[in-house]
Amino acid sequence: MDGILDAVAELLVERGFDAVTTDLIAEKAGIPVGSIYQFFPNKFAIFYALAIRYIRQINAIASIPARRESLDLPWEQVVDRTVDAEAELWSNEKALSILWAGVQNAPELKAAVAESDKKSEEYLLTGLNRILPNLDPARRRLAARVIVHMTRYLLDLSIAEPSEENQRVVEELKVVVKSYLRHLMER
Amino acid sequence: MDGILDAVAELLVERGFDAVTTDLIAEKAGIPVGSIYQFFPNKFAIFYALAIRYIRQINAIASIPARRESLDLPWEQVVDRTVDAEAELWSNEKALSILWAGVQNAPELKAAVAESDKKSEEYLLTGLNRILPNLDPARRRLAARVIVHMTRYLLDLSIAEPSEENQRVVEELKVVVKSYLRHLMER
Amino acid sequence: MDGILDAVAELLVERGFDAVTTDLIAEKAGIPVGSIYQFFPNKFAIFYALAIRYIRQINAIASIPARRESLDLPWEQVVDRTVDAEAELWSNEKALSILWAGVQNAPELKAAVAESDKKSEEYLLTGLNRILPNLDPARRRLAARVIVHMTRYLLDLSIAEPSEENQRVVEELKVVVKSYLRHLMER
Amino acid sequence: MDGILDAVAELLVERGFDAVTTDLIAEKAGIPVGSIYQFFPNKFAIFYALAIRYIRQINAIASIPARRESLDLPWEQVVDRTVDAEAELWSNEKALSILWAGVQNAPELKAAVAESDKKSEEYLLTGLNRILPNLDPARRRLAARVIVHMTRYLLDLSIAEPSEENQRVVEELKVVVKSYLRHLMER
DNA sequence: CATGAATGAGAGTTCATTCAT
DNA sequence: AATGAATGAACTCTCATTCAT
Repeated sequence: MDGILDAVAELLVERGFDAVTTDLIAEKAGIPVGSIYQFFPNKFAIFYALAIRYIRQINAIASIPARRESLDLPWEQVVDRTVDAEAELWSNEKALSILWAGVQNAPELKAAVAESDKKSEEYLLTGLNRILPNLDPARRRLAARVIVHMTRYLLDLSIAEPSEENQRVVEELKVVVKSYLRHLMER
Repeated sequence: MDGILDAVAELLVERGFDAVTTDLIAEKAGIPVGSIYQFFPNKFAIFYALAIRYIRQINAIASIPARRESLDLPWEQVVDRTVDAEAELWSNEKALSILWAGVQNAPELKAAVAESDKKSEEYLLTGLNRILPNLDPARRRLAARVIVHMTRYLLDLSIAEPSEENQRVVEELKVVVKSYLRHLMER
Repeated sequence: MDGILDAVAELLVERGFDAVTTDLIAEKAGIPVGSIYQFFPNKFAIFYALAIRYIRQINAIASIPARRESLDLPWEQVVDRTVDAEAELWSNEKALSILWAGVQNAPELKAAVAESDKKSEEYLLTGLNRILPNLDPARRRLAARVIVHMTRYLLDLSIAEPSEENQRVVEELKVVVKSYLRHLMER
Repeated sequence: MDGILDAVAELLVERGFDAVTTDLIAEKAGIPVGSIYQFFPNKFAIFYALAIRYIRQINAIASIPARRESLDLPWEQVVDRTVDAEAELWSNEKALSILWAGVQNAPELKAAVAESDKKSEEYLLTGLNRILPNLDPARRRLAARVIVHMTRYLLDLSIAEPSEENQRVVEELKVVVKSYLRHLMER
């Protein structure tokens, strides 16, 4: 079952979203087509499962600001770690951006992504509560939302090869986030 | 010809990328299928033409910071106007984000979008030259790149209904951009 | 009208039978598509008219053995002249073999070709009457038929470039015809 | 797979080359359209495979003059047997001439037919070596070529019903070939 | 359970012919 | 009479899903 998801991820990168047929998946996974339907009710369910697998990884990264171990670190370092981790994920998993774009019009998956975003926001909020205790709670929530979405724009860049140029963009993103948070602290 | 593009834009929103068939386009546009091929060599060319139409609108917005009339305005106001204009476009044109995602695997279109991004960066750079004259040119270029991409993440939000909540996100984005620019000025 | 037929003949050679569309014919002939239908009721009629034009040329060649002027020549020379003339036609008019093959399944044209063949046989028979006066009339008719069909096999060869090799085949064909006729004389 | 070829051969005769659609093939063969593509990559490949099947039969007939058993027979009888066998093939397989004409514009198939012709010439040459040992080798090769092509003109006749008249033409063809060979022997 | 050949609806595209201008 | 955009039936080919083995 995980072999099927691996096969799909590889095919996504090698051939593109539309070229991923069930026959190709079966061949890459080394199983007969029929067997796919033992694990998944239909083709979309495979993409969905792969998306969920990625969402789990994203959630793990998003949880960094909320972890106990982050309490001992200066907040700037927490920002760096989180952004670096997410940047690494998107640039390692090229299938991620292809999948995200390809299933654009799947309401079921949209909901799952939205839910994951919410969770990421919650995690970040936990961190913000600590460094922005005096900010209006609604504003704090908004800040979390904006930072989470902003960070995710890395998606577009990760499609390109992980170049020195892109690394510099990641560094600059950290500057953006930190200058924004400092701005909020000063109020 | 423009009627065909309008039909595609509507279908994209109503039915999603994969459901846009040539028969459906023809029906929506009120013409026979064959007539589509008088204007476009194949189905992809229609999506491409629609993308170019959107790119033209994006370029028009991106040019705001480089316009002569912006010289007389405080830079904060230029940021506001540019972000507001782009936010309006993405939230009015729901087809835009669906199209952008749907043609992910089309190298030809990828190139067109990348070129448009470059142009947006150039426009913004013209504005940055004025307010960040002492910054290292390479860093200035990087800042332009990051701001352009960051702003474009509005794409994701625009899919959702244009709600009060989303409007608040747009306002906060302006804050992010401005605090980032102020940070660069202080160096 | 003749311009249309010329256009078709050229297209046949340049692009092949299936690629000859009415739009292409119009373009090559320098007239609007609609005008084609002033001269011809449908596309097939164009091919038919071109075929008739070729048939006329074939008939002219086939008439050589029946012409008054051939009476003064030794029969061997008449054979040479006739075969040479037909060989020249097929090798100059490449469209001929393509057209002949392409309209294979058109009963109307089949009949026209069969009628032309009959005429060619009649012409040849006139010549044979002179040199084979003692042969059974039915056999004479058969000989005419075989020689006419045999000569037409040059069609296949003429598709190839008019090479030295092909010229040698033409020469040998004359030998075949003459040795056959001599055989009939000896009986 | 052979059922598909049989279906095509029947359709070729019943409806003509252009009317052979994939839907019709499937219906005649009693299988769904999709199944055709399990055996053949595209429609042309079906025609090609059928052509190859016929070419094999032609090659088998063409090999007669080169077979060991033909050594014991008077050469006239070898001519008779070969011509009769090929005449039988063309008159039994009406699809053959339609196919040969219909794929005129397919270079791949042209090459296959040309190769088969070459092979036929080689076989015949083996026989000619025996009965025309003193003839210039180049001339012998030319004779083989002419006889092979000449015999193939039976194609035209096979389209017509196998009548008594056509049988008489076949008999006369043998006379032509034999008188030509005798002529070459006498030199 | 495991297999992979079978299925056929539906996709994109073409083009001879028409007819309003 | 001249034009060429409009028409839509018909073509080839694909592929998610099923089910007899």
